[in-house]
Amino acid sequence: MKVSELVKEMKTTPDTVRYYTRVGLLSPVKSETNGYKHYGVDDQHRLRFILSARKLGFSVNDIDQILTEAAKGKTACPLVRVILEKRLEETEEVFQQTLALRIRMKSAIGEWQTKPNKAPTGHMICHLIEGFNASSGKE
Amino acid sequence: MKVSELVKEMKTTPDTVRYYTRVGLLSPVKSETNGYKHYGVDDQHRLRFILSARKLGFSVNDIDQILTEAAKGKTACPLVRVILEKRLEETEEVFQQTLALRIRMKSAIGEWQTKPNKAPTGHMICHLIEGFNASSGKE
DNA sequence: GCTTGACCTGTGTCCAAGACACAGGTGTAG
DNA sequence: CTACACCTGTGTCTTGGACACAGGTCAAGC
Repeated sequence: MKVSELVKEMKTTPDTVRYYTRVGLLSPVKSETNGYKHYGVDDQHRLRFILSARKLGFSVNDIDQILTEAAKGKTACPLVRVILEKRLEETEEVFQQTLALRIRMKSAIGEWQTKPNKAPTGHMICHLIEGFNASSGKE
Repeated sequence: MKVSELVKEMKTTPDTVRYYTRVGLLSPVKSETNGYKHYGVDDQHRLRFILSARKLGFSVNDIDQILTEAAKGKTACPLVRVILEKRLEETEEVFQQTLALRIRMKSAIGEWQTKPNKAPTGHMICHLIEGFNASSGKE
């Protein structure tokens, strides 16, 4: 299979496949005549797995470890459980950060509606940003 | 001021300051004797502004534009309002994505608690990941 | 057979926002 | 004077692809 054929039914892009190939998760053979990379059924299978794992929040590096473990014939399951737990923690952190940022942004936009535009002064670049108090709107 | 002195009261790191310097937001002068970068009061002021803007979700590039506008003596306020509106949209998107991911992860962890570890087979690398149905737990 | 044009390919580079490694400089306590 | 802790600039690395580019492929038309 050529990269575009491999990509066809899976919901992903050629660039993504090429990236996975570059980091060694997929191992196509190079055509003698073309120079084109030829993917086999195992690659298709691995790709499907990679995409599933990515959707669950595993990093590409995580997936590499998991595949390596599985290639030895061992269960990757314990590793998978541990990693996902860790990734969940990180996602929780990102979630909280994003939540807080979103609140700050909305709060700023609201607060700015009653404020005029001003030219910068010697010690004030933008009074909107510098005058915004992140904790406003709290009480 | 040396970089560590500049950093001291602001809540940031030398690496961050060096980065802002590298991209041209700060303009220290190079000491003849040391080679050390010497930051002035204006740099301190700009840094404070940059950090405030970063905390509100502006990208470093955004801030560059805003500073450029302000350097002409014009109001950067309209620009600031427009940019923040756009960044809020993006943050909203990230927020939704992260929220959904978090749910998927938690759902997977829950679902996996009753499942055993299994060795990989010819067409199953990890039955936990491959067997996880993202829409499970919905009905 | 030949050519045109649409699409496809691999390779190389680029992105954000710093973090990290490293070799060397500085400053001070003894 | 030396030992040692800390500080500095420069250069490279990170994630997960996206994008640019020059060239190759393939079917339609003449």
